[in-house]
Amino acid sequence: MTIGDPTTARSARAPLSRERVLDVAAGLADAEGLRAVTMRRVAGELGVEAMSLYHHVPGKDGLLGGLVDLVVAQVSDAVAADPAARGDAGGSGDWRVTVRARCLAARTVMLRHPWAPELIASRPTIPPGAFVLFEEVLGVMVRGGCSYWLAHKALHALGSMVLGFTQELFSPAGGDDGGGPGDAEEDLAAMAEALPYTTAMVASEMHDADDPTLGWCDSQSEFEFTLGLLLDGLARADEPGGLHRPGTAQGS
Amino acid sequence: MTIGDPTTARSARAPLSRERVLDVAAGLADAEGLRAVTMRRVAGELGVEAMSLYHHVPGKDGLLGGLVDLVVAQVSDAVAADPAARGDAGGSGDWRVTVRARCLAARTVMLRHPWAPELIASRPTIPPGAFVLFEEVLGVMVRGGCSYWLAHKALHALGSMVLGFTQELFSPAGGDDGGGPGDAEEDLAAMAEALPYTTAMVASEMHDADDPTLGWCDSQSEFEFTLGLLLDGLARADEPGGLHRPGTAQGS
DNA sequence: ACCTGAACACCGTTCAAGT
DNA sequence: ACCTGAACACCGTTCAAGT
Repeated sequence: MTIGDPTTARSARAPLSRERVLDVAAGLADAEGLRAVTMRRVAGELGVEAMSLYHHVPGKDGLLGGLVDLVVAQVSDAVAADPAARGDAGGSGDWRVTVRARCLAARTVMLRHPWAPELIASRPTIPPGAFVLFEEVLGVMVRGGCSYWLAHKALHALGSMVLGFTQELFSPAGGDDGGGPGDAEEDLAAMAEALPYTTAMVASEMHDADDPTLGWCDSQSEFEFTLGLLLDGLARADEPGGLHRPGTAQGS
Repeated sequence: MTIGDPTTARSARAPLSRERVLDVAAGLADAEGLRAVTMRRVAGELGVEAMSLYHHVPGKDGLLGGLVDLVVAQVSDAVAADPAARGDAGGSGDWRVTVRARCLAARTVMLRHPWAPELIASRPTIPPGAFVLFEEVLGVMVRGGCSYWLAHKALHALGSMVLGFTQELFSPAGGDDGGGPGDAEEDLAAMAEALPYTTAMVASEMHDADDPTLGWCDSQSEFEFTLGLLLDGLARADEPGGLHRPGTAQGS
């Protein structure tokens, strides 16, 4: 109970504002997951009654919307803080290095707030701030020589990657140690029989782990690999020989 | 209130089972979204009291887990019903056509249940049935000549695509007709100024819509395009000249 | 065995009331 | 203006009780 004790709540005595409400809500989600973000709980963290929140946030749904805006703003900040993502690393640069840096910046924010993709998926509309990010990517690509046709495709593909790549496929065990149905060795043998290819793959990947690429790094290298694959594929698709769209050259 | 009236509920008089509970819950989610899936609400649809559900499902969390299993099972069914996805379209086939068919099959299920990606993202663990699907993809790829290294990458990339591609980026308006702040033409002008590239892209894409590719089809063509990009990129990465992994050839 | 009613602890939200 | 207490309608879940 490191976050909910009265001392912490009392130390957070300040004028109370929309920003403070959202910050506390985000911290709560970071620490205990989205389900812990409750009007009464957030208020408790602020040393205040639940109904006080309604003066700074338009209800629970508005609070969740504010959390999404906060995440989008953090992506904007991360992009602004990275020269490569801003695109001023050199005038003659490939659009791919800029877009790549932007995707990596967005991903760091998603890793900081693992609840963000789930929350964004649960919302009915795309947050306004996201359109600004899309606009910037479009600008980088079009000025870099891409067609609108390709840039549109890129937004879909990259957006789905940034939002979908948080989940770990094969996390080490399922927290099943201690209460399992018996021998771990036995379970492994059963899995080897039921899922032979999966077992072989896990063994193969573990064997190759000479350098210390654990947890975050593993998923990170998958992400960067796929990102590179997509960017190169996109660049190739927009070339004369590529699978260009049926229409004319540029747009409008 | 087409789904909740007593007649419908009464017509659903049958022995009540785990399967019936999950089917009704899925139908409720299809019709009114995940938030409508409530123990009391599901019970009401079945013409029964909320507490009766506990005899067939281990609580709300178990019900949600059952919904995930149901979606996974539907993907398995869709795969089994498609000869191309089963891989028996011909012995000499490219692994890409099989994997592609499997991804398309999975996507049709996601389109049928738009709440599925959000639900899956909200769960702490990967459903057991999903590992069987992964295993099958692994088998197709490895028998097709891919390394485990590449197949692992493919699972990440394709999984994130299937789960992340449901959201529409630029849905026609935001349901803002009628109560907006004024002229639609004025709004468009404001957007053209704030988001020039986005405006140009939308105009360009609308201009090219000669053939009747609306709604579902648009998003579908983006999905298929990205899918093709990924599959071709993956195939290229595993070739001798590609960006192969640092280790040795195969695995283990 | 399967289903139920009452009850408990929680949730978002309204509203009249305080300061 | 900002915050509060009581209240309302909902939620998941427990438990003793019905059949």
